[in-house]
Amino acid sequence: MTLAKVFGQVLKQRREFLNLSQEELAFEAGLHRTYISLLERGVKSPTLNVLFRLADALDIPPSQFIQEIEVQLKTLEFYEDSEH
Amino acid sequence: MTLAKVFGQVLKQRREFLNLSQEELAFEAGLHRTYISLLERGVKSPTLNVLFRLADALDIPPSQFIQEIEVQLKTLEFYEDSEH
DNA sequence: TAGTTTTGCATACTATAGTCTGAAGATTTA
DNA sequence: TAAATCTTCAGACTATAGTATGCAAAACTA
Repeated sequence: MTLAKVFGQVLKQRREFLNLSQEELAFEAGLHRTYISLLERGVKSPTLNVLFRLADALDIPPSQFIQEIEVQLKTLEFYEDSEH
Repeated sequence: MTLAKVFGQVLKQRREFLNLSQEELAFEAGLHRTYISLLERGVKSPTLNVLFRLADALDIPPSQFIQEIEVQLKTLEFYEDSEH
């Protein structure tokens, strides 16, 4: 599991929680529709600027966004190389 | 003051606190010497991957790194468009 | 103040982030 | 089940992240 994929999961989860479409989020953050899709699937990885713009659009502090990624990475770390 | 510049300030401050040269930090993070210089001067902006690698090399959680940037941005926001 | 280490900077280059269009697939809702 | 909305995907493109080399300037140190 790559960092980009974990980022994508957290992004998608937060977007859906707010009932936003990828296009609406893209508009709010000043990004392109298809790029949100690429991010959520972990195909591409964001820059610092994009991180801050997305966090702003998702109404969450960038640091909290990152922290959720850390938590997710830690739990994955715990299970990696195991059967579960 | 751009986001990249604030990032650069926080990066440099933390690096100097640990008494690391740019070259030593670059080695630890698996990045190039001159790129650290570019980051610290705010010429370039890091990706998510680089943020995590730098935070790891600087022995600080990525989320805390980001939080310091937020704090710095908030204080700048307070003084922006004023004389001080 | 000479020597050593560190940083800034110019230039050229490679890799990847981010845009844009359009169309096909999938999901929701009427 | 038809239509409307949403997402995926492909391909071509532009912008910028990140590497690499070398040298000059600046900052430490003896």
